[in-house]
Amino acid sequence: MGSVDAADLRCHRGASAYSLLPFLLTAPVTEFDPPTIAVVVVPAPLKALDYLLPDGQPVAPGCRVEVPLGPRRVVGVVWALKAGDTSALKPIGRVLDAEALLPTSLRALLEFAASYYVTPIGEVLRTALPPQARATRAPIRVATPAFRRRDDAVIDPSWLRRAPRQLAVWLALADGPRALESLKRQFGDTVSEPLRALATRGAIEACAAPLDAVSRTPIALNADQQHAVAAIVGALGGFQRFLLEGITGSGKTNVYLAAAQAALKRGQQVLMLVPEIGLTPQFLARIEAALDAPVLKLHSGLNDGERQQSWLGAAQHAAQVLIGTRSAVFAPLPNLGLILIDEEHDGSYKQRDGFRYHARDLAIKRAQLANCPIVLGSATPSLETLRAAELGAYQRLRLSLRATGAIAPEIRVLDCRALKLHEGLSPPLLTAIERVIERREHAIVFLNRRGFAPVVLCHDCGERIGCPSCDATLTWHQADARLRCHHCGYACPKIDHCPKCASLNLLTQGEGTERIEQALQRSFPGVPVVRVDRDSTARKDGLKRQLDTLKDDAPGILIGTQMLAKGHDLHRVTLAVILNVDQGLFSADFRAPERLAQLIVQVAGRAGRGDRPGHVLLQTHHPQHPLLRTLIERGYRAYADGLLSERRELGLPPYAHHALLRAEGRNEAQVLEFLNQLMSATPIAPSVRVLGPLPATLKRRADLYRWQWLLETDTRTVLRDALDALISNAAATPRGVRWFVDVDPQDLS
DNA sequence: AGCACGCCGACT
DNA sequence: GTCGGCGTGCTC
Repeated sequence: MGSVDAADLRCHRGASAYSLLPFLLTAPVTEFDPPTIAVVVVPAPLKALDYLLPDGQPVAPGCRVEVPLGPRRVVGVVWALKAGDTSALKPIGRVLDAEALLPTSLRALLEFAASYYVTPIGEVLRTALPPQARATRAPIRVATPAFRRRDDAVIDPSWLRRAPRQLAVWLALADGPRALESLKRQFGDTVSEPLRALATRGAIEACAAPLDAVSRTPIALNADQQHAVAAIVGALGGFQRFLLEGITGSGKTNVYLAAAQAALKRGQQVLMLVPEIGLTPQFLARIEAALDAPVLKLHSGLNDGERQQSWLGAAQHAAQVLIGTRSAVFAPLPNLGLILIDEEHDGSYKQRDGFRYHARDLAIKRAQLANCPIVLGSATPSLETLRAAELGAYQRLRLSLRATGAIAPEIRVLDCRALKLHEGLSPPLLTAIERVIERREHAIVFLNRRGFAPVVLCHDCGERIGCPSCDATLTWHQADARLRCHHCGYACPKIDHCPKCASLNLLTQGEGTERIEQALQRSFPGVPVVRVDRDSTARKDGLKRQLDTLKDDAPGILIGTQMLAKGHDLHRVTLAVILNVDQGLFSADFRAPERLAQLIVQVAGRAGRGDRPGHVLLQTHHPQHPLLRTLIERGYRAYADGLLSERRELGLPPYAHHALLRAEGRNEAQVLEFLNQLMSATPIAPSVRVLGPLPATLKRRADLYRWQWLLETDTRTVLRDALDALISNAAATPRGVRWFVDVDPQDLS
């Protein structure tokens, strides 16, 4: 390989020299020379770097090493070994791992991600490695998977008699080794203290997790579920994609569990991805109870130590389950045998800043690289997935509701045209809630707008009070008497006169969750009203405490944003109301109708579980809207088919592929000049449709002007080529301008 | 990402 | 006269 061009190395913030000579995806031709060079990836926005391999010291690819990088020493991962000119190379330093920490299939995935999302491989590695694995100092402490009695243990009964917890643990180990996770489930997290004491006295020792800890308790399955499980289990050991369709209550989780058991019994690892908000304690408890196997967790709520423990636990070859959110797709699972993705349509799988990857899409690639099946579960599959299924990429598995005996809730539109609205609530809506209260049941009201009112308006001059840093109005929050911008951090105390005409005649306009909460409290005095949104649940455990105020045998009302649609078991809810349906029907975002239907179906799943039938009411000014009619009369599948043919006609995803070239900066002219100059200076194939410059939905946000070009193609390779060309052309970014590429953007905002 | 090198304001 | 602001450049 020749010398590296300096321009090749230069990296501007968001994107650029994304590397990379693919090492793993396209295996290099046979090398006859012994390797002298280690190709190392460091967790910084850089391409792979070459280091001198000290002879006589073999290093396996996938191991971490300490390497000099400029003036400092950092931890990197050996990606590959090769032969070549070693002059001007610095030598690698300490080797930190005896065995590969990142399995080959994971390194191949990271390489794929770097190329697909035109991101430097080092930045991809940075998101994949937990902070402690990147530290030079802290030695990696291997998680202790299990404990057993020592054969040579000498027990003094009088000692154990005075230590009841140690005695209990000692007795629990009578039948052989027990996984730490299993002991924690039995004795609580503090079991580590008696364990440490027993180990110090030489009574017990750490050992590998026993495979026979896997539960043999069969999971009860109905006919649909059995069929689905049989198909998935039959595919273990090879790459195959499944789409598991079934609404809430149809028993998707049991299918996941039974399939996971089968993979565990083969001695393999299972990766389960869940949306950010879906990883509730109830859900975890259910999984752990059903699978008596180590269940590792990886999500944003963990501290560094816990994260490290799960991550390292996953790196071990023991059969186990890892449940995590988006970034868990990068967990090291050397023995991966099955991937499960719950609620695959959920938007939280797409990272929205920095390295903008889609965990679902990468999980599919990972399954292919690990040669294992992947199951995408959803009641409302994304149009991308439905289109791929149409093309035969997926084996479809359907769960019908009937089989579980639950009753499908009825969805109805509530025509609020010409009706007098009380704080956005129509009289028939209040009547419906009143009936629920009379029956001592619960109602749930959705509105995806927090605060009291989204607009404060001057009644005399028409001025709307705006954010000083954004093109947006300030939202009035009554709870803490402040005006807040929902797009930046700005907040200010109550304003009593118009900033433009000094009039004292200010009005709040529109409704947020706080206002609805207040209106419901007034309409139904004595009935508990619980608000669930980002503001009300800011403090820890706030949500749980609030939900506890609703009693099973007493009426109650919940009001909240999308947060309320997922996770928590609201078994007493028999009426669900969606207030801002029209917003989803008439949004400028072409994905809004898809998301609206997903919300409606999800909410329907929350209403009337078990023996009580549920109702869903959609308050709208457009009761005859064809989209609503299709969804209600013919269901999500017909609705999705309609949206798909619309997208096909308009040439929108999934029938085309999108990428955005975005730039932002304080000086709008400079931002535009940069974007337009880059676009005109870059030769782009005529098969790439380019559209721009387009202002972002909020043109100015947090004092930054944001503009973008949209690139649209029919084939991914063409899109990739165009993005590569743009990146290699953008060497000189003017100061004050930041730019980046968003591949498969979820919104054009 | 870090971290050094490099030219312009208020202070031991 | 120095300490230090963060703008620009570089990392095998």
